[in-house]
Amino acid sequence: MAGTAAERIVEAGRKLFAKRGFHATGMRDIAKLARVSIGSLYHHFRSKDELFLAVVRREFETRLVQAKGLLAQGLPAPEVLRQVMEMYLSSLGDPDSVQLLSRAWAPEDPRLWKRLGALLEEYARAIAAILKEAADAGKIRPVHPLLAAYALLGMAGAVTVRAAGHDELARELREIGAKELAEFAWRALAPKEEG
Amino acid sequence: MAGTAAERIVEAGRKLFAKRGFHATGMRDIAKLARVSIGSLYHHFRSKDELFLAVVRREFETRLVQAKGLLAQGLPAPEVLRQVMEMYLSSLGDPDSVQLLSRAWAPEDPRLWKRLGALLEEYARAIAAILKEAADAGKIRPVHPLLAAYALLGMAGAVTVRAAGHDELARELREIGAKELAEFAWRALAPKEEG
Amino acid sequence: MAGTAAERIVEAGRKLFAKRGFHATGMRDIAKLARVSIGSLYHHFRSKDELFLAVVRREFETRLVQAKGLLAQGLPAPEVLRQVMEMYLSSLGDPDSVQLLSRAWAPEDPRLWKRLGALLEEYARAIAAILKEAADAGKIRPVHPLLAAYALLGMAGAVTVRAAGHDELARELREIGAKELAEFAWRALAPKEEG
Amino acid sequence: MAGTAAERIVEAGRKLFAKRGFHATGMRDIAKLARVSIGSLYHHFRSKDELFLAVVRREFETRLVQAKGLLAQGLPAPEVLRQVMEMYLSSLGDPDSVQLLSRAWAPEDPRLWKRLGALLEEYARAIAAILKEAADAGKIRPVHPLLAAYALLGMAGAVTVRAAGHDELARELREIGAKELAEFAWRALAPKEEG
DNA sequence: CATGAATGAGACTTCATTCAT
DNA sequence: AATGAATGAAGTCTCATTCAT
Repeated sequence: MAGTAAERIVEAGRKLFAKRGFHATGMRDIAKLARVSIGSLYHHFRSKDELFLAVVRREFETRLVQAKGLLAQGLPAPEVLRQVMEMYLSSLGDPDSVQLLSRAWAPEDPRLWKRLGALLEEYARAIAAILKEAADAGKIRPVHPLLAAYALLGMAGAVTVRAAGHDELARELREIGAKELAEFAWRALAPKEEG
Repeated sequence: MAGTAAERIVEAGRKLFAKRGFHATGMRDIAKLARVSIGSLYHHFRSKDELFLAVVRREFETRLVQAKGLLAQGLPAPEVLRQVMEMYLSSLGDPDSVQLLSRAWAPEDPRLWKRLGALLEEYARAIAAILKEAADAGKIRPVHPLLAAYALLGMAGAVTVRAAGHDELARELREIGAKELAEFAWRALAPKEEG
Repeated sequence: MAGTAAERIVEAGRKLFAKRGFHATGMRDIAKLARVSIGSLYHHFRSKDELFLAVVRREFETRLVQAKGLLAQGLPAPEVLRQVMEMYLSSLGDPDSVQLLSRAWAPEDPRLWKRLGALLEEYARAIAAILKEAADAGKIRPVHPLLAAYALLGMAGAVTVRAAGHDELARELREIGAKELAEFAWRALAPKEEG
Repeated sequence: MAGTAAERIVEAGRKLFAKRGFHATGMRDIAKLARVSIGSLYHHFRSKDELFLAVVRREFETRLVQAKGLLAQGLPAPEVLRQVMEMYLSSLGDPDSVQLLSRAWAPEDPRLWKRLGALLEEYARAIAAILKEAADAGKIRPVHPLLAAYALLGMAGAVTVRAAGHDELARELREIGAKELAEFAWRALAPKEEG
């Protein structure tokens, strides 16, 4: 809860944007939760859009660091996929994170579409790079890397959002989701078996 | 553009919600496009939320009819999957449709979360029913039907949204997306080959 | 609940105007409670103002009949006063009545001021006539009849409105209010005692 | 007309609410008269209800100060009553005040009933305290203090509202009302004469 | 006499943002 | 750096009333 004013603001924005959405969250709410005056909030972030982007950007960067880390570890192909899948599902430990990322797919405000799309693409390209390298090494079958990246993110995202609910199915998905998705992805990407 | 007032309103809502999003679309805009007074608009739909839900519901129902139609046709398994995939991508012919469906995944307003989630789930269950029947008949491998349904919808949705853009990658995805996704899905779901 | 459409409308208006006030009661609400269409409602009453006045007028007329009845009975002076007082307090058996009459004192809508004032004045003049006759007969002291009438109505009204509440004081006022007010009024109006 | 923004707002609200009533007065009108922006108005008062209550509360507080001042002066009993009566009638010098207070008896909006009733009760209790002290000292006859307070306020209010009109009777009441009401009240409350 | 879809001005309120202190 | 009063456009929604059927 402590930290510099800017840090507290981003954290407060993350919480509220995730819980209530972009429009239902007011700058006043953020300022209050961050224990900062409205004036101070605007001193640190030029506008609400800018703050929202900063929040989402930080969220993506956390994932990018994880994703890029996988490149450097030289794990076996199915394992890499499994971890890519887990990345999303593990975020269930922090429900804010799930909501926040899901908002990047279909941002409410037209002004944010392009900029959020760019953040998402940057993330997808990092996944695509992993896939391309794996394909070149023959560890997975040749695929269109970006298309596959979007497909993987989409499938993981959809299941993860559903798993964030509070009913029986959600509980079940949280339990078996990671394993099933990894199987799903591995079968989709496994190199063609030679006869 | 003709039709009853209620029809014109839903159609106008569909266009504007898809193009601008929920909050950026005003009731006045919808009324004007539908050539209806504000009063008439509220005579037919109790609130903006209700109108939005009616719009999305109609969108989902169109898909549900298609999806249920597939059950009755007795097509071969890979073909069924291909068509499930195509359903999403074909909607690129009507860009409004894509945006609208993508909004159902992460609705902006918290009040809409539960109700849109229910619509989405109904759709997913219809897909799941198809998958379960196929699995029982040995045409695809045994999977958790709903999880697989969400995964398929998520993967198709992610690629489709990206394909709705205006850059080179979008053009490429529109060209090869359907085929690649069908391949992707079929490999993920194909029955285990026997020795 | 039965009766002609017009009767059902006035009765519904009485209930709703009393419970919710003039502005918080919509013509739709009245139509629904009276089981009449909006169109029919406007067939019977030209406007909301007109309906409200009809409702209040009927309420006052009930009282006027009672008040005029007293004139014809030749009761002793203190008894007449007592009954004038009781008239108000007895209306507690029908809480709608209390609220409705109290609204006549300070009508919300400026358009209604003059017309409601006239209804109230008509009622006050009936009371004043009783007082004048009693004064002429030496049964009460000489007073300005209309002023005294307003004073009596005001005092009875204030206590009655307060007695319509749901707390301990209200219960107490309902119990002793009539007797105390009668005593109050009688002392204020009793003829001067001679030496 | 000068003063802080909040003061100008309350004063403008007082004028308009008194002249036009609660619903016929728009927030825009108040803002304009107070030479304040709508935003500023809402910066100082959370809602129209809140502003109205603030206006009425200030009105009552003015009277409370006067009423409590009487307690400390040790005037003779009939004089105290006379002044209690005059308090209301003197407000005719400021017609806004009359209308405003009369609105407290039967507020238009149900949401305001409880809160305005509480303000009125507070005022009545101050009057009741005066009466009780007088009764204990044998200066007036023993009465139920709150009942008597409501009765006095009701009688004074009714006459005062009528006296605020523009016809002949109103002129007459303004002339003789104070004296007659004082007489009325004194007779009602005078201690029982001993034989 | 009855119906209810249609009207549209106007109500209250929100909220990102600015700027003098 | 910080503050918070002030701004005003724009939002959703209500409601008495009309009129073609």
